Amino acid sequence: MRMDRKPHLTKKPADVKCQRVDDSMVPGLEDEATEVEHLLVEPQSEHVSVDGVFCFGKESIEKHFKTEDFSCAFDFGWKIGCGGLDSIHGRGGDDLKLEVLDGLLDEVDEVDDIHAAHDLSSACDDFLFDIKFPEKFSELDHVPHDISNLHNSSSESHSPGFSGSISVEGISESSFVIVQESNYKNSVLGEMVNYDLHHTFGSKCSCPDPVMETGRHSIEQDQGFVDSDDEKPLVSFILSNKKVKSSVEVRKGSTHLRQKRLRKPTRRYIEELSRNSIAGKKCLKVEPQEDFPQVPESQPRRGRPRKIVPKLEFESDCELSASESEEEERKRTKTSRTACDRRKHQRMWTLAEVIKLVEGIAHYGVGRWTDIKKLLFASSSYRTPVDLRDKWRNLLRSSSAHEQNMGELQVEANTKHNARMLPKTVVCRIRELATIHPYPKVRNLNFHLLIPTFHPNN
DNA sequence: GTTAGGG
DNA sequence: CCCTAAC
Repeated sequence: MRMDRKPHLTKKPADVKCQRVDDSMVPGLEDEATEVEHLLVEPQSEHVSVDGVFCFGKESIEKHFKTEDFSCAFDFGWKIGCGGLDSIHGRGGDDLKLEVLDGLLDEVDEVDDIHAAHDLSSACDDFLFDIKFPEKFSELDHVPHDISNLHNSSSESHSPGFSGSISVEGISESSFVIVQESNYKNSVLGEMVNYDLHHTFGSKCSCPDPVMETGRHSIEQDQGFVDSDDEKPLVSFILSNKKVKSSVEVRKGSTHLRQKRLRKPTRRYIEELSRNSIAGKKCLKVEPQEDFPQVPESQPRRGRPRKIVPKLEFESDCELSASESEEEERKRTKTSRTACDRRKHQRMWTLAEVIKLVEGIAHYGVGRWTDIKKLLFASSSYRTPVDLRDKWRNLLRSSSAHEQNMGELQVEANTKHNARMLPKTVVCRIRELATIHPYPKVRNLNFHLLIPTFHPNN
């Protein structure tokens, strides 16, 4: 394998970029993978070309680090380097390789489109931007807690060194092999890099998350969350980018969770939608990025009721355009959201995001949401610290439910309640972190502290 | 400005 | 996801 690929290496690294665009995608990918493999095999001689290919600036101090990070990225992203390494060490990587290549060929079409559609330089920039936080991550990378709960389905088949990056953090439910801490960290880094590669390349590589890929036999088929986790966010991403009005239709069918918010596109909604399509051009300033702005405001909210709801006159006032009326209502309710409405549309949490969140909590503990956001979710502007906290809250809830249900052997009911299951390992880690960093209940404590002041003795 | 808690 | 109160 290695020798076969050697001749390809004569191609200059600087050509890789061009090949990705000019050539058909399959050879381009092969060459790319070859480069990666080469990097893996002879890292000391390839540092320069890594920088050249990916436009890394000279400001990088730890090139060695970068090379490793890249190996992570490519191992996860395209997996071919993985096969190469495995074959080098002569330990059953062939099966994996074949699977990977099959998957790769399946992905070629989509990847090709993406590459063609993207300006490569900008993609590079994005890549650079995204690649930074894993470095930072590794700088403060001491994971204070026991991470040995993470299991590796195939750790024995990998060599040390790069193997950490290759051995995707285990999802296998069958074999529980303890992963060394360093390996795990590498895997997380690589995974995050890969996650951002998804973003950089349009998040449509259709290559599933690395975790899922390794655990494909166990997770994808058994629990079937891949579709709901990875595809739906993509759909919403694409739709929101295109500002397709009809996104409602797509979103409606996406998950059960969303149905709560999006159900009942009532007649009034349809009316307002049509009105908005006319008036929206006048009032572009208001909510330029709203896909379907009217629903949440004009319909009874799911959450806490607004303080003032004088809706009758509003409803009868058909002269107002939708956006105008919305603004009117805002004035009335005096909630006065900022000019650019902060309300976002739901964006499904991908498994990679969840893992990033979990890792962030492992580093910072619970409560430092802004730190976690700045460090790990810097590139995803749609995740606010509050979102992270909410997600963690939900994760705690679902993981505890998972625990209980497992005790009662009610897996079926479990999947029913938690429509979007998490891999067992992630759930384990969440529970582990939950014990280490208990979710704060400060106010209750204060409340209890206040009670004793009411001593009957005094 | 950030976080906790409730919806 | 959104809102509000508390810090």
